[in-house]
Amino acid sequence: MHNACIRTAFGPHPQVTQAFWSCSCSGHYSHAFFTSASLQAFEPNAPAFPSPSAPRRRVVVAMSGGVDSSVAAALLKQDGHDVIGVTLQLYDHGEATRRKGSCCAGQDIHDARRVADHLGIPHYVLDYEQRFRTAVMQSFADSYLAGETPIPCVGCNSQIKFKELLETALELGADCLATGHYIARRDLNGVPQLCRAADTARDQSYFLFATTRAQLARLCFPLGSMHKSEVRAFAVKFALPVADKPDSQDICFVPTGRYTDVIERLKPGAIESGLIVHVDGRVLGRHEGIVNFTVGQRRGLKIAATEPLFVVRLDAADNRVIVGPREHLLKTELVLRHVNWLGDPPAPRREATSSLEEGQSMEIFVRIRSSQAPRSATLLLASDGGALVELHGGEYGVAAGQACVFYEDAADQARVLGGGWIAQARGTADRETLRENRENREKRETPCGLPSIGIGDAPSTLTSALTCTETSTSSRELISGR
RNA sequence: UGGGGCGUCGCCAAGCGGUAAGGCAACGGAUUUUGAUUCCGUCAUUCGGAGGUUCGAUCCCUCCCGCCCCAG
Repeated sequence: MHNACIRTAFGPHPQVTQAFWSCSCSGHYSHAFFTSASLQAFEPNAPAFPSPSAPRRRVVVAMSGGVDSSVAAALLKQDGHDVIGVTLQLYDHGEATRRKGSCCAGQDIHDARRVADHLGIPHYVLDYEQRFRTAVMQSFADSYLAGETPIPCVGCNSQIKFKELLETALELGADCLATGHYIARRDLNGVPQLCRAADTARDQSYFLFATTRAQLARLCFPLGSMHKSEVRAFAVKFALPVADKPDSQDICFVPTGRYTDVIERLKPGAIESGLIVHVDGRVLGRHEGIVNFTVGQRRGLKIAATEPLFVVRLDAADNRVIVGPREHLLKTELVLRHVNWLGDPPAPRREATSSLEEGQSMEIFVRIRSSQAPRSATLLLASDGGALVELHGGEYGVAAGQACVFYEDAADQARVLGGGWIAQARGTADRETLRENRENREKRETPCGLPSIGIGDAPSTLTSALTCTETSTSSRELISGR
């Protein structure tokens, strides 16, 4: 019976026994299945485990039903580890599309089970729908309604896979959790480091910046040193049932391709039409909800002008989409919140610091979107966990809610230092607007300075960025993510 | 009602006698394990309508329709 299987794998545990699960222990694994060639090919890329001295480990593999995690499981099994496949049921597409029997999640779970069967490893399905809905989908909808542009994959990794699933795996006796992410873990002097994947085109470090050091210590990424073509080749060599399965793309919980459908379902009636306003003040048209837009977006505005217009800002308070020419998208300064550090952060600014001391700023490399090479920047860390990033040369189309990920250098396999969520992006055009606004009301209001985060005699560009904000929200609040 | 001007793709707009540029928008595709951007492709057998001149008219002429400005 299945309960016996679960006890064999994990021992009794309330989280598992209460979860919806299935098991596929019937398959028989044959060591002859793996050739010596594949073994040799894998060994140089062997993942770093929490304790390399103990070669055989119990590893839970998060199996999505796709090629990558399937190959990860196969490689670990080949390496002689005690591999347990786990697939998370995160959403129900049947419910989402209101059609019975059309459940892509179900198909993926089925695929994962077939792979586990093929490999002869136990496989369990855990029902994480409720926590996924709360931790990922709800905040996804909230973020869009607040005029931001969320990255649900980051929260799914840090809050679901590397938190809930990892905790469950550890409690159940596993030594570590493995995934099919294209990300490398390298241990330096016994300290695990997160590094960009060897396949820079597939590198997923952008989506993993929120991983904590404690999580990383228990994570394993078998694909970090491989290229996608190698992974596909292994899938064929292992004769995995998913060897020819297309790569997944887009947001996993958006079955229709329109993410606004999900928002409408989670927050009925929250999407409202409003005005499209040019940065010069002209009302140019109407929109069917700010959730349909993101900063930097050009298509879909349905406004014929003499030049291309881009979404410059989303005003959630007034339900307005602010549009303008491309130059208004150039941003040079990012205010970050909830910064996570995997490397060593610079010394934070202390309050009442009278001058900028050496070491308080840090020259780093950052990415503000997943498909981009790291570019140079200067980082200032606030004492309250926020940070300010000065982008050398600026960047177009930076949206609040996106991530800014820190790298040690621009090398292909650079170390990931950490990252934060973009709370606000500012550029030259914003500073001009700020100055005009300030001049218009200087007789009525006093400037909102920021002595509390110890700016002191910071470089002028950074000082000006933190001197005043366009809205009533102070920079201190923004920098701390309030 | 007189006088003047203008009507070219959904919007803007070039062409002013030789067989319809371009921009914007839209649509399709490529790219992409977030949203975008970007790139590629498609998009007026026809120039407000009807006649006329001409080998040939969006371009010249006549009338009609519509809009704008000025004057009553």
